[in-house]
Amino acid sequence: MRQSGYNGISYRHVADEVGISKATLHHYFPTKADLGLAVIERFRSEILKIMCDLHEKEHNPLTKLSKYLGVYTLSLSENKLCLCGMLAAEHATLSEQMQTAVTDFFGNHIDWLEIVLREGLMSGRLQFEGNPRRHAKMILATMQGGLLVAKAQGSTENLESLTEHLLSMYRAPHR
Amino acid sequence: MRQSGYNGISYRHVADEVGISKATLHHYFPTKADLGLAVIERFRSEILKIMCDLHEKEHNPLTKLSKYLGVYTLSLSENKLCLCGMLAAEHATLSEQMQTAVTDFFGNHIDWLEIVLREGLMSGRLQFEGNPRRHAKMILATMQGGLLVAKAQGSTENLESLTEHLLSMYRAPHR
DNA sequence: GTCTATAACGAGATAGAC
DNA sequence: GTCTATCTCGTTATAGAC
Repeated sequence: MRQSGYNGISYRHVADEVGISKATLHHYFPTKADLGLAVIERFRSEILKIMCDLHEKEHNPLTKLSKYLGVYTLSLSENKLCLCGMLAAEHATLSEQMQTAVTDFFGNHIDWLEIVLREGLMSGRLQFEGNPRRHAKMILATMQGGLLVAKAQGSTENLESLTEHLLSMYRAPHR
Repeated sequence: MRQSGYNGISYRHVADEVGISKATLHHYFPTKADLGLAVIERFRSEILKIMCDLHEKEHNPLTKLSKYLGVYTLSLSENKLCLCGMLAAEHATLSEQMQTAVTDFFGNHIDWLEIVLREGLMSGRLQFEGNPRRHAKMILATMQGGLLVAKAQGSTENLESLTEHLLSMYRAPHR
């Protein structure tokens, strides 16, 4: 799904990949929407895990932000996109539950980024003007779009450059 | 295609929508990749027309940028996404020709934005630091991602807010 | 639980009449 | 050029044996 999208994969694809029969796959996920939803939720929890870990293990908001942005480049280097960015493009063809899960996923990112931006502002590690939540939304949008455009351009470098550019906009000058 | 994506539409969908038979559609576009390519090229030329018109009719780079950004919100308000943003998500499933067309489409945007940013810098209407092409890439990424996230969030307002935020970052203070 | 077999349907694509 | 009819294949999904 992170290579071909929801409408680009089938029970046959997945069954062959996993090494089971289509029927067995249906046993666990009766409909394709069930399968799709499960994949989203697993992906979402993986990303949530990363974001929680960053909160626990990193105390420098700039480092947190940098590592968050790094996940996108890592993803592209493995020839995978952000599942939810792709599903947003296929939005009209998704079940209601899948649509809701995608919405929630983006909400999680915006919430997390807003916290990091606020921390950065208070600790003086990050520097920017205006509403932190607005900036959080912009960072998310930029990375989601950047990932897709970089994929189309066949260039990981483009995404690294974008990441660095974004980071430089928020990095506070050394005290 | 701008609602459901390339893998979300079929000859049946299109034929019914247009009011012709599937066979007639195949007469003009033998394979689905032919159809897809034609749709991209038409979309690309429509957008190129808009960008050329802006160069001819608007002399204020800030206005050019603002009107360019406005196209995204207009698109979303009609429940349509950017065809090429969607196709980037389906990249792995596209024919080589379609992939190239998508790449070119993004190239056109980056080229156009770079010119506008350079004009803005020289005329003093726009203000920013660093490489104009880098900023062009970031603006494209932000709007492409912003469009998809706004679609998933079901919020045109989010995109308008993002547009205004972006514009405020580049608008030079009044002289 | 996992499989083979198959149903029911829609997909992309073609043949050939008009 | 446009159509009806058809082909072949892949799809989602189910039935039922083991």
